[in-house]
Amino acid sequence: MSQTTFALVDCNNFYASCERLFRPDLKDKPIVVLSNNDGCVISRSKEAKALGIRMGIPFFQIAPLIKRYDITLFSSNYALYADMSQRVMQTLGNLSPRIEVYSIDEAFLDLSGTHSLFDMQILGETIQSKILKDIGLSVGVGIAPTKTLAKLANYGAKHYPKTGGVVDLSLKRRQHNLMKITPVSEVWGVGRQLSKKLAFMNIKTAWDLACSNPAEIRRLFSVVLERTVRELNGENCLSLEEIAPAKKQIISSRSFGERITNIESMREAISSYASRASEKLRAENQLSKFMNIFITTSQFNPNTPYYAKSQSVQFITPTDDTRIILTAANQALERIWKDGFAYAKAGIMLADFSYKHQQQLDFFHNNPNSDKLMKTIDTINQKSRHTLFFASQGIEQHWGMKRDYLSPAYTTNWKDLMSVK
DNA sequence: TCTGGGGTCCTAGGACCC
DNA sequence: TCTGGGGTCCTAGGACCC
Repeated sequence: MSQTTFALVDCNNFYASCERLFRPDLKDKPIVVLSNNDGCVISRSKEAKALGIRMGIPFFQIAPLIKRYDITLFSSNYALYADMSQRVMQTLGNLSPRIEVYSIDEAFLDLSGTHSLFDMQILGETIQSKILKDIGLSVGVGIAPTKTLAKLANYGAKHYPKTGGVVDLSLKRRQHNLMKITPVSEVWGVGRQLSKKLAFMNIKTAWDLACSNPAEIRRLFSVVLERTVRELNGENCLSLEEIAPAKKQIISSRSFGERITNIESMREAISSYASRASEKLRAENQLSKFMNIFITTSQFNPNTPYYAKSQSVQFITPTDDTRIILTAANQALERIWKDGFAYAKAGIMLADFSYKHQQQLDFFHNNPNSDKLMKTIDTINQKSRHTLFFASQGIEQHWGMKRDYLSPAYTTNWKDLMSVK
């Protein structure tokens, strides 16, 4: 039986790198990409990291640094990142037939079987240079017999510049060496809480964790961490998932650009989120039976009164019809709305899905046959976003997202196409 | 003044059933 | 006076990921 080999390829500073791709003047300059509403930092160029700007830090806390170090800001531009991501994944797909797109900026490749033909290190470098040449983004590549070890290899590739961004952990000896110098908190699946608990047990490095007793770990923690221990020892517990499993829930929620104090604006917001969630649901070819909406004031400001409430709705017949979901959402809103608060965020969750073509109809159900209308709306909006929308979503949307530093949609909008002088 | 959004999985505990 | 045990389902909460 041949040994499995996974590669984890992930883009360096993905959002910041995407922005810089279209702004060559920003080469070697600090760049920061902000979350929705320009709330906090979610991506930093190497230079911004060097200035000590932490991931997730609220924007206002670093505002003084912006001028001092001439940092360029960007509001997040997901249309751009999603498009760049697709290009990266397509290139990777051409290099390896078996690929799992794990997130917007990383993918696992199954290289099993190829390692008798190629030197893994060279294969990794080939992947790296191909992405750089074709798309202009730099990636790190980690290669190893299990996904968890491939993640670890990738961490090594990023953390140690001498590796050139490619680390091959096919050999046990190399796995052990890297694990011995890697803090356990860097292991995939070990977060802050687990690190703290593990530290009490004197498990401080990835190596310590790999050497612990899996049964004991299961008893004290969970089956998830047990798998991690096994994976660190080269035992495959996680397989490549080429086809994304069906979603179990869909959430559409957002903080507001400015606080909402009247129910009319909240109706617009809830309607917009409900509409967006329904769209996502239809794209999944699923029907939903359960809906939950929530509204909340800021959880950070202790000086303003706090109020948070949610309301669930069960649909008698599973649905994907925006009109039905929208109506239910607004009725639910009436029940939880309270005047006199400054709301900061709201959202909707759809769950309890069934496949559309396996629909169980109610005996008394008169099929509204809304398919055609919804399909038409979706088709038009896919070509040009937000062309058709429901009146209850509002037109002005004063509460909408704050995006003061938005870059053009270079690759997805004709009018934002770059021109060469 | 200003703190993202969208997911998954696991576990413990309660309700309920036989 | 004596008050089982095992199974399932659901939910809330916690932990993790990017």
